[in-house]
Amino acid sequence: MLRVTAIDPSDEARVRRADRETSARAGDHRALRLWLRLLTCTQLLERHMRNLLRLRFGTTLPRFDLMSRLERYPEGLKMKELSHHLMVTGGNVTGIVDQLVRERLVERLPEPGDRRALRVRLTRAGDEAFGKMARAHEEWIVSVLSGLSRKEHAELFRLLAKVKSHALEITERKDGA
Amino acid sequence: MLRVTAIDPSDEARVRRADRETSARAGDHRALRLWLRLLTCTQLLERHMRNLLRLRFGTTLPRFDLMSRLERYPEGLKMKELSHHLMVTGGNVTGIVDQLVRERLVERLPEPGDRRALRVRLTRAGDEAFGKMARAHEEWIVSVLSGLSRKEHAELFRLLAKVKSHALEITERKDGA
DNA sequence: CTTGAATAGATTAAGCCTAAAGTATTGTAG
DNA sequence: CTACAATACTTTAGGCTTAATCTATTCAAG
Repeated sequence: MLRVTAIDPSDEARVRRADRETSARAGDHRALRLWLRLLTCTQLLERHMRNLLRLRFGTTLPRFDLMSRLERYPEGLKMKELSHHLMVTGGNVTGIVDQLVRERLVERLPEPGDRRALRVRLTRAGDEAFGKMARAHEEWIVSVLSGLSRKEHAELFRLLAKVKSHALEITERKDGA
Repeated sequence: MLRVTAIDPSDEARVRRADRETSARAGDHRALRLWLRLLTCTQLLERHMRNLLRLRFGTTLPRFDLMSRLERYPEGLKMKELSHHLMVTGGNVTGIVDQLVRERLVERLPEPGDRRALRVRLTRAGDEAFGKMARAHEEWIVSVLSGLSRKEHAELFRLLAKVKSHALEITERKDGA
């Protein structure tokens, strides 16, 4: 494990369980500590998923997310819709779709009636590949969240919904101004 | 296996408030929905912080995080310790420190007794700049999380602690294997 | 002391992501 | 019809992040 050549004795304990939030000082505001814990949790889980997707399927989380979204729309989605769903910029979607097209997992189709737009959808190969990944992915998620009881799951879900809706209000307010 | 129910009328509403999780199908496992909500919340808050840091201070979240960590250690931290604290790779820390050094906000000092190591710490200018940003940052966080009561804050904090510790167990188990 | 493993950092290649600017198309107002 | 704004997408430049690889130094065993 980690060795610290101990400059200051308290460093040893701090570093042992090192992440962004454990060592927040007592004086820090509780909202700040909550935010740091939220960030740490998400990063931990996200990294776990990224590693598993890379090791087991040789893919990445963004590609998986994009395919996951397309899987729900057999008729495909326009680039614009995709970027909205995934909450990323259009340029980003362009790049990821480019790769998936190269790998023959998705295809770009012309949008009838609007020559500006393109419709993206899974190919048959893409759909099959995604099916395998999705089953494994769900198992991983269930496993990594299995430390909570069903009741705690529900409570956490509820609280995050509140965080989300309040955050949406605030960010939209500022964006609009 | 295209098991997606064809376009149903609720699709329209789904797209209107688009993000990764709102439109999760009823059949999806609750763990999956919880994970997607967690991800959405964090992304929402993180994006908000990134935007504010960029607009108000012309800086980025990673730079802020790094300075935030250094601010707690006036004697500085070794690169290795920094990367552990921030939960990122060493190469990443190298790059961010390079920039902050160029901007005269942090400095690299030789580590007495180990010529491999470097100690990084805030310059006086860095410390002052960070102080201004930190005060604003805390206000933003308090504001964006103000939708929850104090009791809900505590409960969310507790639940996330459980998620975190369970995730640490699992990821460390797999990493060690 | 010498050798070889381990450690601290830096570098590289590749992917993700954004904001801003560019291209082509559509819609609309006169 | 023309001009202009809006829309859909792509491109570009730059920053973040990783895994893998490299260099220099330290440590540990003989």
